[in-house]
Amino acid sequence: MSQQGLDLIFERVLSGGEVFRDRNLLRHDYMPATLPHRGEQIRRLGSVLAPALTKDRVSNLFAYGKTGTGKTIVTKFVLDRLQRKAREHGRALDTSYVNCRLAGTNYRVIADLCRSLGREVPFTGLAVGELLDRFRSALQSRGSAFLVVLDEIDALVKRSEDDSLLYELTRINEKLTDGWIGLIGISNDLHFKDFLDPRVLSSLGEEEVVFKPYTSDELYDILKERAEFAFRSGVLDEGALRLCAALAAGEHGDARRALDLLRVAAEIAERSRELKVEENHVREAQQKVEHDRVTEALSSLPLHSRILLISVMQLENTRRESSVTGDVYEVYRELCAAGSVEPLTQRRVSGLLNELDIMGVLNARVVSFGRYGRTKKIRLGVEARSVTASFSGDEMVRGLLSYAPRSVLRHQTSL
DNA sequence: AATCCACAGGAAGCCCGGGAAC
DNA sequence: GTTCCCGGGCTTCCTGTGGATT
Repeated sequence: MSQQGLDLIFERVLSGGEVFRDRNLLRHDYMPATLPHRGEQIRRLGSVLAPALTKDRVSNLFAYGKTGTGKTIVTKFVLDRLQRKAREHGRALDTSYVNCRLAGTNYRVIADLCRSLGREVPFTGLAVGELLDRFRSALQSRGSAFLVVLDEIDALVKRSEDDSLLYELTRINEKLTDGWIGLIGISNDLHFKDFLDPRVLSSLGEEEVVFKPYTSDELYDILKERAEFAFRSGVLDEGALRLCAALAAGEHGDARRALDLLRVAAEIAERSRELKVEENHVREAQQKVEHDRVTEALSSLPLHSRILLISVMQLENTRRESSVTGDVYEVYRELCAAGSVEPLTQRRVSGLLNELDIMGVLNARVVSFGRYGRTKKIRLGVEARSVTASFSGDEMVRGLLSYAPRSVLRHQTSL
């Protein structure tokens, strides 16, 4: 590309481009002034949390619904308004938002909470109990209302099976003479409640708010509202908008997905210098979004998962059927030997296969062959060439991509 | 009805690297 | 320094199981 060409691109962006007026409006963490089709949830949350304004303790609250149904944004929205109101009237009200999955562990969640109360704590090294004590004393000395949002709270429970942190948090008010905390748990796993300690559940679930998936029409409204200010007028084709809504509704009524589609479609149109965003751009965007997801997933895989994935791919190459755990493990060992890597145990490999399944890189499902045992049938969940493309830059496994496994294959199966 | 395969997947515990407290 | 704790990745050992075969 010529230097003038590059300059032109920069200029174009500086002038706002011909498509976007403000692309930030299409980011899913953008907080719009209104949230269409979520009035009911907003009112529910608002009425449950309102007592916090008068320093009265509020009921704990549990919000659930699938990804992209607005749980997080509605909660943030309500808390934001609540806090504004509190400030207006000079009331003390603290809030904190923690994403449990991103935080990852009990320790880091509680450490985050301490910090948001202005209590600095080391990011590791202390006993969790010690942290809880510090948290408690911070609350006590502050003596105010403290609303805590625990987003993706299911990650906290499933991982360790140890819900003692949640238990402690729900009990914490009992030991406070001054100040209290209110918990707002958010989960996109509907039956995560089943794993919960009943004592925790009864406390956390004092109130429940359900977020249903958006319908295609509702998604349309959401997109429409944002698009109005995100795009220059006349740029966005009505059909393209409808298609974004319909595609996302087909997923899980996922607003996040809808916004991504629209943004990417517009970027594609912009890059190809077209002045209108149309349906073909949306379709292209859908492929790109999917492709990006896969590339992203593949590029972050650790060594043994990569070898496993290659094993599955090799098996699929040498015969057309899906493979079972034993076969995959055999090929895996062979590849490890070829690459001078110490192989993991089958137990561990089984776990890794499950992880890859959850990521969508593999499809694994448990089947029984009666007399011939119970196992998992495993297929590649992405295209083989994506794997090849993604791993060919990896020194460690590049050689294995063309390695032909000689392992024996067992019973012929079909899925 | 009993057997038995080829694993699934739970439980416990090891080891390591991180760090705090004393 | 020593001693403590935490979490992640792993192994070892184990019990459980759907359904074809006996």
